[in-house]
Amino acid sequence: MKHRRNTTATAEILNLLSQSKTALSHANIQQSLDGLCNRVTIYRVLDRLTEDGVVHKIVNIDGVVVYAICHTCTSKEHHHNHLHFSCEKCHAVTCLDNIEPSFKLPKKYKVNHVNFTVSGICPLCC
Amino acid sequence: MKHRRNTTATAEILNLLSQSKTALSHANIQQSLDGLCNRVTIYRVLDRLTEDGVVHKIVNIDGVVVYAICHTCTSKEHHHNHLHFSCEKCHAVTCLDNIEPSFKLPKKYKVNHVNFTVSGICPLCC
DNA sequence: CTATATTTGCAACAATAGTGCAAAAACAAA
DNA sequence: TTTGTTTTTGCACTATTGTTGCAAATATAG
Ligand SMILES: [Mn+2]
Ligand SMILES: [Mn+2]
Ligand SMILES: [Zn+2]
Ligand SMILES: [Zn+2]
Repeated sequence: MKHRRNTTATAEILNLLSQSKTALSHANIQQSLDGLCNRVTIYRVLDRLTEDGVVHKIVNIDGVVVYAICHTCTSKEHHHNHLHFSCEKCHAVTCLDNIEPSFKLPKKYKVNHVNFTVSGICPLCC
Repeated sequence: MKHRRNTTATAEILNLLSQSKTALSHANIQQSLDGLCNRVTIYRVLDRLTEDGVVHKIVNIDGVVVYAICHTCTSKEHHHNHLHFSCEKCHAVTCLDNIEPSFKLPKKYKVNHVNFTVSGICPLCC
């Protein structure tokens, strides 16, 4: 693995994601950082964090990409089978780390990644 | 519901989607139609078909939007809980209409839509 | 055939993401 | 602390995908 440097951009983005109870989009992060770094840097930092398994990337039900800290992953064992809930009212995207949908595929299929997203109204909005 | 007219663009796009065993992207359709109509028209036809519940829109695991004929839907009862498989080799996106992942959410959540996509290697490529 | 509502094409716009490259910054070794 | 190397950053540009306003064309009901 490539050596990573400790920069303010990375530290701040990681800080934001760590503090947040919900997954964050590039736009969310850019707004919060308020000019701390260039928008391209945010893309690149997020790519690196994803590559290193520090965060995971979620393609939301509406196609918007959001990022969230990996809670249950180790650097060797990645495990992103959990459900994501996207609130249609407050637009929060939440990792439901302990809810893992079950399904059975014919074994001719080899599964590498999953993306499970449901949308609706979250407990805070209902 | 608004009245729909029978145009060549709509007929051809519907034909493509009906014939296809896999879900098609706007780009796929544009290529197949080979100039039959403007690219904006394709977007608009797909929007109308989706609105009318003739096709359903799938946000693939990589964020690319694809469309597929609704097989199990009636105009009043829509039901898109099935799994979608996205092959990393041949890039085919397939509706697995009879595979419906099961999951249990705390009942404080109200679910309106779901999107279940898995990627890997399909039976044809393995 | 005519009147009307829908559909289309075009050109322009908008939003989001990716690239090449030179400058800046981080870090390790001296 | 200084130096040398590699990573990271900002900038300007490009790419991709989808949307909009509007006038012209077309489908359909009567
Ligand atoms: Mn998650
Ligand atoms: Mn489907
Ligand atoms: Zn909410
Ligand atoms: Zn395949």
